[in-house]
Amino acid sequence: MNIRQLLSDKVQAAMLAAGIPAECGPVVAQAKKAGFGDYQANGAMAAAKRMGTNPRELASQIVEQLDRGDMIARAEVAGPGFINLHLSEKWLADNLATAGSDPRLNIAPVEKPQNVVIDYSHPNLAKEMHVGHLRSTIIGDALARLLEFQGHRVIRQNHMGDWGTQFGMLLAHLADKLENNDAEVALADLETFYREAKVRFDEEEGFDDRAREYVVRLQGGDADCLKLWQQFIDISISHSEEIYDKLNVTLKRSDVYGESQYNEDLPVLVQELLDRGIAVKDQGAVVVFLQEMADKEGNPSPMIIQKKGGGYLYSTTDLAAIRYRAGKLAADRILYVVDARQSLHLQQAFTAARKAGFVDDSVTLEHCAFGTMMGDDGKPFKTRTGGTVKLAALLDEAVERAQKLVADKNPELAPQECAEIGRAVGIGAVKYADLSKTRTNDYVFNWDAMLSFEGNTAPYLQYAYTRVRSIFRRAGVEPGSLTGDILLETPEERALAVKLNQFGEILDQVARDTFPHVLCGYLYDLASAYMAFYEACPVLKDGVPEAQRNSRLQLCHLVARTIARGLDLLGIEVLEKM
RNA sequence: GCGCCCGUAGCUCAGCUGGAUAGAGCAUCCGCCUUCUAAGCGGAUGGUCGCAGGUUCGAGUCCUGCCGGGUGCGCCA
Repeated sequence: MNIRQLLSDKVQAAMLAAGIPAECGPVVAQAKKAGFGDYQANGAMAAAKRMGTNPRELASQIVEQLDRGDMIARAEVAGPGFINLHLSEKWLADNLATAGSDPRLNIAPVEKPQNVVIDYSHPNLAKEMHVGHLRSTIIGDALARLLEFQGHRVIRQNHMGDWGTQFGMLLAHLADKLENNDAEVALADLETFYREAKVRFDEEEGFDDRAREYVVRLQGGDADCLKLWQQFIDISISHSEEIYDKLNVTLKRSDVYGESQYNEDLPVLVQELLDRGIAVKDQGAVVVFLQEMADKEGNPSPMIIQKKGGGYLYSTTDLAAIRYRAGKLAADRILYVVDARQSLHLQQAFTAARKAGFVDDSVTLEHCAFGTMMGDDGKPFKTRTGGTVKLAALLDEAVERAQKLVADKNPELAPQECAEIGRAVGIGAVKYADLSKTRTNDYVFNWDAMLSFEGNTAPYLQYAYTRVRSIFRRAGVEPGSLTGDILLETPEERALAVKLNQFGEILDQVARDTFPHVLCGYLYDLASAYMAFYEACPVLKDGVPEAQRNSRLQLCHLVARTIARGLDLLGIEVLEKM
């Protein structure tokens, strides 16, 4: 259910009935302030301006024409021409009852499911996953979960960096290790393996030639060489999978479709673009000149798709990938969860792909850009010694810190419980800290803030959930067995009911705009509304009438389910106890 | 030089298609636990929304110019 959409439709209809042109939108939004109702329609003022009439009078006419149904209890004109809309308590309660008996919480799957390709995570298999892969991985995964829940056919594409010249030195090094039978051991630490290979490449006599030889053999399709490469890739993917498991990320081996998958298509693609005159030879290289992205002087934006030596670039691979996704995968929508710094490259790839006719106009290409993770000093997040922070180490530290906090706060917990809670809280904190910030901005990584258990954090939401669960444990009531009317008598109950009913419109908004922080903000508001309710509305205490107790238990259960669902869509776990 | 992003409370951040008195959290101060987990709740303090113009009934939001920070720009990915 999408309240804002329902109200927009109603107000729009009323505006038409009042003789207002269809181009004038209803401009319905959640009310900015308590006392202005639940929602407000601001469209009357712009419409009056356009029609040259009095905005307050026009607003009154809209209100007169408004079909309130059983949804809107009151609609009143305020200020210069605002229409404040108050939802009916009966309607709110009825919808909560529906949500209560619906596994999907009264959120219907979309009517027209799309094929949505999401390109995210894409680590480089030559190296271990580091913090630079974190944002893409968890933002992309949240979007994948959400769109899937909405009923879209989500196709995850892990565009791993599994190709390129650096694999020459890695394979040469690996071949030597295999000879000594210690390949497994060496590959256990990819970072060290890479460093060793690099050192040999830079310093060891003749090694660089062997590395180059391996590149040629690899690209030439030499069977032995490919076998070696495959072995390296397999182990490397396994390392990534370990991280995905720790992170509670849904990416699987079957989602891996790395750069190497496009190898055979690259010469074909370049030749085709040359034949069609979309690409031209320039200074020995093959270039697509994009007049569509020309600068002020009219100079087209150049995109090199083949080096003068004949080698291909990531721009070539990206074009091949777009064609594959729009064509073979039949995508309606393609999301690229990629660092904001690659904005220009992606715009070029998108523009060139459209120019080449690789994607139909009906297909959207969206760069879900994200900023850089910063340290407390405001500079890119690094280790104390200035090195790259490995993801595995970062996650271990998160769990360690969380476990310590959990043990301090709740000493009665058994060590095993404490460990499990710490794991879920630590990982959740890291993910939520990232997801709750506007993804296009840089954000400051701060252990204390994300683990502080106060404010808009994962632990706060997880705690709200455990508070609900605790009530049910204490009551000894099976949540599914609850019956009876939902009563919205106090301001806290009513506010909570409105929030609960807004889950659907938030999901629609996030699915459309691909900004997960909006969902985080909603969950925080919901949890806050629950905390206020919890303080003001006793559930199990003496003197609470049976009907009220039943009603409140149902509200509690809906809160728990909504928080759990919301956090699940973000890839964050909930706990029975904290 | 050109392009893109950012600049909101001491700090970290919200502010959706322009709308009513710009909101949270942290920090600081004041209250609330023999009663459902106080990892909580209520309240107070704190802002010329980088600066200057413009558009209009109305601008944190749109336009122009500046200042400050980040990032990118033909053969790395």
